[in-house]
Amino acid sequence: MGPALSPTATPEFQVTPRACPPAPPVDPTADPDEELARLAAAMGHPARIRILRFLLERRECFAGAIVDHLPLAQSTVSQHLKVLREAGLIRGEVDGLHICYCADEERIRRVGELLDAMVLLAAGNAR
Amino acid sequence: MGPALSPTATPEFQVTPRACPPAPPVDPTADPDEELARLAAAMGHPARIRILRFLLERRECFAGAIVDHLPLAQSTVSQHLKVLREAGLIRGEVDGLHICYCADEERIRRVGELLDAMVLLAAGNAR
DNA sequence: TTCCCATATCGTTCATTTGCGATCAACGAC
DNA sequence: GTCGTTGATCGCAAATGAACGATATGGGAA
Repeated sequence: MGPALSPTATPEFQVTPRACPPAPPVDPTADPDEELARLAAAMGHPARIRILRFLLERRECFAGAIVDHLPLAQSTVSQHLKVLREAGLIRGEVDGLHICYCADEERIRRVGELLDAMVLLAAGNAR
Repeated sequence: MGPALSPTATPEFQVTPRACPPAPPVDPTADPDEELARLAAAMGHPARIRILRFLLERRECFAGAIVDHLPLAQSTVSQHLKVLREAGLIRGEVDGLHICYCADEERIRRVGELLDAMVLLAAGNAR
């Protein structure tokens, strides 16, 4: 459970001070079953899906807007953001006073790819 | 948490005594966020992904083969099967002495559809 | 400096999940 | 009938997750 998010210390995501897209680290889980399960688990809560959708609609936004958008306490939302962040599904970046989050579309699409790979590979024999 | 699976009582899935494909009930969750979260949660465990992959590879097989294929106790596998069953991702059917399970490819593909809908709908504005 | 604002994190509580062994119910064989 | 086999369910313990309020941190404003 590393040191985690802190604007000036060793943030998990603030790899570059640019806009939101600082290339995801491409988690080296190696096992596609593990990777898919991890991603699915991160998406396995309605609040987190709502956060993802919200972030996909607005291309980006700061955390406060997400909190306002959900019927949950700020600390709870923050934890959901952490789960999504650790799965690489969203990225955040310190933008002055607040933190700008955005969805990592590539990572989200990766879920679909892993799914397709599983289904198609298997259905190859009988479909 | 209803009465659940029992070959002669009120099984959850044995809707027809036919082969594996007895049309899924299409859960009426209505809210796509809830539905996606439910499906994702059901897939959010490596053992369950492995079960899905296993069932997709062999088009069908009875539960014992799944147990043999995983490093888990029979009761544990049975529970994972229950989770997958309740999410509609697999279906089982009593076949003489054992139960024949098979993956519901349509339902699995539904996950990808829900994902795509979320991403594409949102990316519509800026991609 | 002091104060406020925006977020993360801590600590706690409660619910859920995971895993297991043991048991139960149904079936086929005998 | 009794067995053996198959697979679900129960009961439990441990681990994890969800939600919250309270607190900490760090930057901007006054």
